[in-house]
Amino acid sequence: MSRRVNIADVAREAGVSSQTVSRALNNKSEISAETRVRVLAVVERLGFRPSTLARGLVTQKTATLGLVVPDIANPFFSEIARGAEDAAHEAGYSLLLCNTVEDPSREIEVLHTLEAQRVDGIILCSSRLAEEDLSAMMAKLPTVILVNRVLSGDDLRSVCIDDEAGARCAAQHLLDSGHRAIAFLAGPPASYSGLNRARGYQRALSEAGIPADPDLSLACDPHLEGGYNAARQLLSHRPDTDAFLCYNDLVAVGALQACAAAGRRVPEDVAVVGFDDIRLAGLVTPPLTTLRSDKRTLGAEAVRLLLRVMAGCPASCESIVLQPELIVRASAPARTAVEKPVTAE
Amino acid sequence: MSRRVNIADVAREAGVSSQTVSRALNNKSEISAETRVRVLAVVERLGFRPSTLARGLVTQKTATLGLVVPDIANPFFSEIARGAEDAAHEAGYSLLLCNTVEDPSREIEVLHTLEAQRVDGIILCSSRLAEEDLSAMMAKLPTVILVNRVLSGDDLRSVCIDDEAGARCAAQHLLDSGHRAIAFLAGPPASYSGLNRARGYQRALSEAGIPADPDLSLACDPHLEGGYNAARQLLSHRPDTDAFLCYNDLVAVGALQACAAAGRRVPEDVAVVGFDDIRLAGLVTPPLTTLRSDKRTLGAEAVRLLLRVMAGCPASCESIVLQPELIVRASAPARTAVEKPVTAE
DNA sequence: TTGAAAGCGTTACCAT
DNA sequence: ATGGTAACGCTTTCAA
Repeated sequence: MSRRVNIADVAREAGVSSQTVSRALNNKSEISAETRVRVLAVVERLGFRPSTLARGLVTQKTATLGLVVPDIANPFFSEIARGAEDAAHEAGYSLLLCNTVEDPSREIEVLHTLEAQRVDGIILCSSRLAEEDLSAMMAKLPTVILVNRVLSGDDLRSVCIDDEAGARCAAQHLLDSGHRAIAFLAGPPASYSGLNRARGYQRALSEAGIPADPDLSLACDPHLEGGYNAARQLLSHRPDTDAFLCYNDLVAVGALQACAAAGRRVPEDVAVVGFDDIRLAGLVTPPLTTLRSDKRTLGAEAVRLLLRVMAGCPASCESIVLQPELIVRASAPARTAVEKPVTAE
Repeated sequence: MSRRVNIADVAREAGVSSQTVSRALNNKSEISAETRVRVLAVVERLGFRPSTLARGLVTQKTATLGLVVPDIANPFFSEIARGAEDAAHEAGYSLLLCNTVEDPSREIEVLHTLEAQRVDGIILCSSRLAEEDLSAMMAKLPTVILVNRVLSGDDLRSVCIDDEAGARCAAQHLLDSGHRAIAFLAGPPASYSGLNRARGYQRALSEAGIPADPDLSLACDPHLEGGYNAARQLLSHRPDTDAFLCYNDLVAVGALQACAAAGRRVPEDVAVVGFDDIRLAGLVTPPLTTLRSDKRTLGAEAVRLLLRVMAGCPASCESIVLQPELIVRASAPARTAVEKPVTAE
């Protein structure tokens, strides 16, 4: 079992010093064209792969970024990861993937791991850390970009979906369609995005001169059953409810089923709007009106911002906010109320 | 801007040599308890994180594994990734994530990258490389575990879903329910899992004494439209078709829609069986009978096998084959044909 | 139990 | 344009 070939082997074989090999590999200018060709031929022939460990040790750069997500199996984050990986690969960076499984202590642990790995930067998605812990960590870590969370009064960069604007737009759409008793199925009380969506919902109502009605807002699990239960409850307590704005598409599907179970037609009696535009949204009956956010772009932009900040770009590019797009389908059609055909997916 | 603290700083501060610090960090035995405590206190106070780069350079181990998938945004692979990350984390390993975007040259590229990163092992999912290229690469790389692909006549380890057994089981289920003209919507012609599923389908038929009918097998895109188009075509050319066995759940949903469009009732006129049990499967109308495979376990087992092989375990554990489970829902009920309630998800 | 020195594989710096 | 030497930060080996 032979030793792995290193730069000295290449140098010997090519009859040059290892510095010259290094220059050839790194496209340095101080080397003659013919030497470079000869060296690279030997590199190729021996199948030499320079160790990024050794290189990183001396350059203090690893060309590696950390990606921290609560759960890569969640489509929301796997889309972000895909976008991040695309952008990272394009820039010549590798990605170290860490799941926090929604556990703050695990989050601290993976951040320490990434620090030990000497990643050049970190994309931190939906951090569950308390503001103080997060601030404390960030001070010691390499450049961090926050996704889906902003940290107030700091020089920290973040990339977000504009949940408030999205919810406001959706609520506005429902108002424009003549709905007045619009319920909000709010998702988990501790969710940042849920809070922002609640804000957008309330703002749209107040702008329309409709007084806030606490009975119409209900927290729920962010899954189908959560939506079903919350919607059933609301339909029985407040039979005047004529629309549901939902925390996400699964909750919305639950609301659809609750309407069916309660004998209320969608969209004739009750309109339903989801959030996220997951694949399912276009396939249920009736197809869901929902807010689509481009998670892949979000991930890619996060990496690009990270690389810019790492490169020391001027403060011009501090944060990025992506606008979600309202996808109008049959569960909450536009005012003229013509059912649109299902958008093929 | 202060320099990052290193082992010498800790040593100086603790009044010992850096070797002693190293011993304290690595739980070596040759160190007194009190010295260890004192050293670790300094480590904590200074927030020292040993560089895994430097450590890896000398130990020739990085505690890092490579995970290569075609597309992390595909739920199939993000589930595998989640399982892999769980198992890796449990064993103290980090995961380097690479997407190949179904491009063989990109696959070679990422394998080279992982080699340069000196990962200790690689999980390679659904490799698209030609047998010869793959064999050639494996020889140079660290230990590789293949997921969803086996390489014949080699000492290569793999972890797979038993697609053939799954398809055979599903076909058997349809036969048991009295179906005879069972069509197979085969997915992409080049798909390994598709070929294996075709094999299981044909085997079930031949065991039942039903002659192979090439007209009833049709390749299609692995998406909803692909299933829709293929099913429509089949329903018009072969109106006697009384069941669809589908490459995956999306294709099956397409088949459902095709049946609806052709005025055929499911399951009364035509039964439909999918593959994978994605979330959508239980939510469409009628809910899909499908084969569920535990992708998360698949990923975790791949990592565990990799770690065992890396540890030089005896050949006993060469390959792992996971059996999919038939989930019977309304689109292809059991013979007695009582519609089961939707399994809440 | 502890420490000094060598070395992992590369690039930076300074000569030539 | 090329090479020698030191350095990156750690662990291993050997000596004390």
